[in-house]
Amino acid sequence: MAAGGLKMIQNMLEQLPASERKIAELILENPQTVLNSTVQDIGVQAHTSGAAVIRLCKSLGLNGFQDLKVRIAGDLVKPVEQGYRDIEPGESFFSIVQKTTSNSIQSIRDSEEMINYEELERAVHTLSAAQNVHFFGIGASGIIAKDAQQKLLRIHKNATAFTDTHLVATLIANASQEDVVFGISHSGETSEVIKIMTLAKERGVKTISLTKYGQSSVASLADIKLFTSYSGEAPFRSAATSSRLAQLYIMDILFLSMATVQYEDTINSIDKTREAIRFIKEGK
Amino acid sequence: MAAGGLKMIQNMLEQLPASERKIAELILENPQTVLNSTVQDIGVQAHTSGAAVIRLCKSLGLNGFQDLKVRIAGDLVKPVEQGYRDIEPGESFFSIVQKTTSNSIQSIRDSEEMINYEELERAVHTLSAAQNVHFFGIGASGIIAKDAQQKLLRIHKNATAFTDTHLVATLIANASQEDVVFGISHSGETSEVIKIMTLAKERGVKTISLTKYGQSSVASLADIKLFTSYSGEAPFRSAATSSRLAQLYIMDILFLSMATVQYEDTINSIDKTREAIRFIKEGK
DNA sequence: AAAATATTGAAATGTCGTTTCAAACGGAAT
DNA sequence: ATTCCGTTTGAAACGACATTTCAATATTTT
Repeated sequence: MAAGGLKMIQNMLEQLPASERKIAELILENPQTVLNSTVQDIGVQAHTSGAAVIRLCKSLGLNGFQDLKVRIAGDLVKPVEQGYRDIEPGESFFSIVQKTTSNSIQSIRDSEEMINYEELERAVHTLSAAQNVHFFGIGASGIIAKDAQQKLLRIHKNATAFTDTHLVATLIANASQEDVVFGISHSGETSEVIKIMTLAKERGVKTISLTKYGQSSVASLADIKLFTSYSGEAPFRSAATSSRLAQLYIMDILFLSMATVQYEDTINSIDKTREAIRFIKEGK
Repeated sequence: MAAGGLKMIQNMLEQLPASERKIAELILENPQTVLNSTVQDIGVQAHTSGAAVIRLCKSLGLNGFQDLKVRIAGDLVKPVEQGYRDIEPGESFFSIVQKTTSNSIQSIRDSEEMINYEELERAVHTLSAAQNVHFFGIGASGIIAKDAQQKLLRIHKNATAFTDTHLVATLIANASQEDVVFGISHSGETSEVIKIMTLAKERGVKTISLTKYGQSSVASLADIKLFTSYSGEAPFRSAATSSRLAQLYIMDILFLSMATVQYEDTINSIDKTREAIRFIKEGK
């Protein structure tokens, strides 16, 4: 059908004359070039001519360059590899995308494996029973907090997500026993989050944490601990990419679980929310 | 890069004019044809013209027939994928997790397939060259905007992410030609975003959009269009789960690409940022 | 009904894959 | 070494086919 182009080239490599071999090697190193370049381009890139490219196609037993293109396209749809891979300088767009995809998927898979179902269930019930949920995170985790708040508001569960430590401290000082403080910190060592969690614990308010897997100050302060997978982050990724996806993923699960637990209620809320938004937008 | 052509066609099918739709249906029925036929051939087989085939490619956001060929070739090798699965009432925690995982991964995979590398490259260069980047989104997309802003600030690229339409309007009214407005809207029809994009266009400010795949007001207002995969969203998911993951994923790719383009600079910035944060935290 | 807009395919155009061919090369025979 | 013969090579000519243009037609709007 439509693949095996690379394998063909590999098998043929030794039997090829110099000019064609140059092309072949170029393609093996950088297969997606074939998809975006013209025959002449490739010829030049391999320090030979376009004619050699065509001859290579013929040598492989293909009908022409279009044929090769199609087969290589097929080869490139390989299942994404496992494991985290860091991005190097001077990397091609194609390869950045491949690696980001693979890393993103990996972090979700890994986080799935980390899930402790008993803990998850307790979290869902605690949140469902709560009067108010106070999400708190700083920086990238602050954004996750905002997102979580939005979700809960949609199913008419009161939620806050401020980033001002003092403000949140006041909030917790006045919180009821039915409130829940939800601390988010990838490292688990963000000092602001630690302070807030400590305060909540002192006040006897229930606490939930979301951190990377492992022992951390924030997690140890929490009644219920939720985790995302930890992956040794290299310089680039430390600007928080996959970790955030995983945090969102866990939040999704929490939200969907809560929603499922009270399906009917939720459906109605979402409908009401939609109506409210439509009302504001269209004034009718 | 090499797949998703069929999905693109499926998503676009309804928005296509008659002649293009005939082509689209022919391809969906018999994708293999695309690989062995010329544009004219296909035109005739679908009882229309070759020009319509090219128009279809353009309508799909592709650069031409070659692009379509390559993407369909990719689709044909791929094992049939499992689609999105909605969450039912009374579902077990385990099964909610399974479905969320599978949906999350699917939306990332699908979004990868939608990527137009030339458009991506243009986006990266435009952003890299920009003096200021103004992200704008409402609701869940507003959070993506905030996240993107944080990321750019980390590599000392000026960025804003306000949700107040009037404020942003003022900002754009005073923007320079070196600024970029980045509109985020899953549906592509959020009125506030449309207004801001229109304003930017009038003012001659460059625009980039991030929407679900397909024709939409926001996308058509943008100089550079980026897409996440579209999936018919069921009630629960419409509370925006997978779509947001996909948006973040695309943003990650943009960020990592920008970072790679200017590796040295970035490394320094990230280090400086770390130091700045440490300074604030520990006062030393 | 008229005007404006969108859609359509035939023909013109231009890009790019493919073929041709003369020159260069390499090895074997003289 | 020199000549001969088969192979390899890239520049340029060629031709196929993707793409654009445009005038005609259909569709929607006013």
